Amino acid sequence: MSKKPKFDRDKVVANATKLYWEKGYHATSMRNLQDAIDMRPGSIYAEFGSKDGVFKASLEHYTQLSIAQINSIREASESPLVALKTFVKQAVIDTQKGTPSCMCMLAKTVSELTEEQRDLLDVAKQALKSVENQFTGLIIEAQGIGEIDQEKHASELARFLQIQITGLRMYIRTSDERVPLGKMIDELFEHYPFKILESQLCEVDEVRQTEK
Amino acid sequence: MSKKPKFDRDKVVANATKLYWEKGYHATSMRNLQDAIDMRPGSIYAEFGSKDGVFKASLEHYTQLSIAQINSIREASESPLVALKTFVKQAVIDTQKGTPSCMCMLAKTVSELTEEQRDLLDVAKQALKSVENQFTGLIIEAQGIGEIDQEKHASELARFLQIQITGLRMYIRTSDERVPLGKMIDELFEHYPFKILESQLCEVDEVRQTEK
DNA sequence: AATGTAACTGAGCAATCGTTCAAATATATA
DNA sequence: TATATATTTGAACGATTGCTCAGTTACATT
Repeated sequence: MSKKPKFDRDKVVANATKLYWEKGYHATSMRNLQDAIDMRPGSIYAEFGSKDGVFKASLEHYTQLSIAQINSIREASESPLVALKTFVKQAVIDTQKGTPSCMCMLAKTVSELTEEQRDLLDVAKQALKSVENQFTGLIIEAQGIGEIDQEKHASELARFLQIQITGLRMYIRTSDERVPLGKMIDELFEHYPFKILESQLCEVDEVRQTEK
Repeated sequence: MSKKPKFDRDKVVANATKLYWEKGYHATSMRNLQDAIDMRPGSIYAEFGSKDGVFKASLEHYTQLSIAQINSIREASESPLVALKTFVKQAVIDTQKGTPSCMCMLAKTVSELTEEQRDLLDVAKQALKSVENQFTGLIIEAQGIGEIDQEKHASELARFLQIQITGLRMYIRTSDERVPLGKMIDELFEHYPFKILESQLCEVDEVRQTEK
């Protein structure tokens, strides 16, 4: 039943995401979008319905990419805690080269939009919560193998991470000077609240041994 | 030489700030602005020159207000460290009721604008740096009276504070649940990097005594 | 009261906004 | 090759954008 070669939807959404990520929702016009994704208005509206529709598709694309990245890093890492740290470093440091904005697109969107765009705002909020839940998963996994103190609440640690990542990325954007990001992230994981005291480490090891 | 009653510039800029703070730069139209500040286009352009001019005046107004607030809190506080903590709590917790956006207007601006608005972007960046320098001043003062470890770099602690405030305010905006902000801010100041070990506290006291 | 001028007004400009849709095009099927 | 239909095109719509400026108003000075 398919009749035409059609456009490559993935590539189109990727390009739209790039533009929206860089310029934000309001500063991106449909004309900008037409150029960026090489489609004419009629085709865009047939596929996405509206400017908001394209933006929503971009938010979903970005979210899917982020979660896939976390999973990919987890698989390539020796442990869940190492994976977390790798992801943070990637999100904060590597993102400065090659990405349209050093901000997280979801955070940038939540910062920009108001109640006038309730739907899009909720999509972005929910997406950030999904990413946070991925963190929680990794933290629980880390607690399971004694890499993180069992006493701490995994969801609180995940929230802590979100706050640190967002704060750092925003700070980078405000600052022209060079900031010792690697060191700061190392300290995040070496000190409160991820730090495990030596005594606690022993207890955890004992527990793991008795469990087996 | 003055001929007309003229408008109350302070009140006008305050109202403009309120609107820009809520909706952001791009989503605020000159028509919105005209209504908010009760001025007609001709008068606005005579006074501010352009939409950017009004926005710049708003950024400067907001900055001046922020720094005045820090100084005011310092004068009302028993110590510089208490002042810092009070300001953080005010910026993070109290701002949720009564302000146009729970984001910092300067951070929100830096997040939204791109190179296309270089001038405004630089104004916002510089303003954030000014606030950070106020933090640094308070921290140095706190170090002078032994409230904060002298070994730590004041500018690094100030940067740390900026990152925490920004991260927290952004997180609040993304989250619909209630977050234990008071507890989290308390922990900020009780643990790394503001914590002073008991032993260090004694040393500092000794130094202060020998200095006198 | 008459005059000069600083301050304000708002209709309206060109440009751009998000969006529509009749016409053109390209492919699958007959 | 002819027909049917899925897909794309881009001119153009009404609304809105940032902004201008000739005309009006309100006050200080004479």
